[in-house]
Amino acid sequence: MASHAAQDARSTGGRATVSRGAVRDVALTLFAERGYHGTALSQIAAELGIRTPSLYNHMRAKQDLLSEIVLETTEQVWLDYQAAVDGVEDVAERLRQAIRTYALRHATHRREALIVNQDAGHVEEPARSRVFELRRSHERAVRGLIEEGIAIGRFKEATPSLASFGILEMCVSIARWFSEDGVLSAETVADRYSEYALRISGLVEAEDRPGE
Amino acid sequence: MASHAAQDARSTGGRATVSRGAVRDVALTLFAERGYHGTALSQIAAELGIRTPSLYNHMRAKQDLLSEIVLETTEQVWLDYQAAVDGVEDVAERLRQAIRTYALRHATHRREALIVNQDAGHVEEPARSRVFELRRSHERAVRGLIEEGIAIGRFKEATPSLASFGILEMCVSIARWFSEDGVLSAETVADRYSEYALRISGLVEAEDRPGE
DNA sequence: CCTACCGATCGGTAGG
DNA sequence: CCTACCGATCGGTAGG
Repeated sequence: MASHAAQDARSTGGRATVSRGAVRDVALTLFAERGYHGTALSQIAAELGIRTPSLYNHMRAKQDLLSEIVLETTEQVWLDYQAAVDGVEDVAERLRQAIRTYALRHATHRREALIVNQDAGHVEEPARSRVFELRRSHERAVRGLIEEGIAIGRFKEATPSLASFGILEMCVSIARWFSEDGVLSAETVADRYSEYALRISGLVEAEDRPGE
Repeated sequence: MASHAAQDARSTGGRATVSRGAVRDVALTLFAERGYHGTALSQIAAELGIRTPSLYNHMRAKQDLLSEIVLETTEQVWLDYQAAVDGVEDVAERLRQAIRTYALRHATHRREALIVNQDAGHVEEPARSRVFELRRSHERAVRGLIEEGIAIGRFKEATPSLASFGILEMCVSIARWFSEDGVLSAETVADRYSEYALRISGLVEAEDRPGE
């Protein structure tokens, strides 16, 4: 199996020219498919049409490739969350927007999501602590929305921590099967999954709420 | 960090004696923690207090350790499903029992579940095909329950395939955080998650159903 | 159960 | 970007 880059180099008879971004892109694909420890740098190099030592012109170490991917993705999840809930008053709508954004990211950044999910535990310090701190913040924030909704009678749910874990992990699953060529768009999937989040949280329909 | 087995061998001054089951148990723990490719046979041996070549008295190859764990677990999931729904008439109750069993397994067999989730893709043929065939059967069966419930007006859900994927993956998440020492028992967690499955599927409450 | 040892492959460096 | 090469470690075998 030859990559485009490797074919390009052969067909032009010239040496392949590779960028930092190209290395990262191939690493994203292979880490997502085979896992960090299941991917050899020689495979990344082959896909780019170069020899393994040449990779070191574009990176410092294999571990840096992983930790940058995982850290940047996790940071973006947290920023996405904050942007999604910013200025939204109704707590149910805040939860919907938070999960819609999270689900959408898992459809549009599948490889990143799979790597975070499979290999976050293989990230070394100091990135590792930062990654887990960010994930905890995100989970706590989502749980906080559910607890807030319960407190004001908007949601009805006995175990908010179970609900928040379940909701978030449900979204992660999107990265496993979503395809851009499928019948459902990323937006549609994100809409459905954010609806599931409200159902799991026991959203009390307007007509059932007292005083409204 | 020394294992119990390694400590036993040293404290008795004798050679460690290891069984096939002990090898499997350590493999379960380490594969679950570090992944298949992230675990070296030397680490398994060290945990047992023996040298790497001695492992081969209890196994044929590292890959067999993985494929047996993954295949047996996946087969058990399918058997569990069939036992759970057997003889249950109401489709909502069938879904509840199916998901209760699946969730319960993820709380009581955490290591197996994590390995299937992380490393099923690293299982080699012919076990690999069998594993994926079994997983597809299970997913199709759960989706079938949801579709059946929709057809008779018991559930209200626009995208049953999204619902079934989400429900199953939500259960997998249990293996990531469940602890026997936590405040919630495995049974309680399984009850809550099977309730979420019904909510995701849009269970129509009895009082809202026409003709009842 | 062990020691001794195998070829293969790993991530990474030297030097151009 | 390359060739040449490093020490370490991998899964696994031979032979006792």
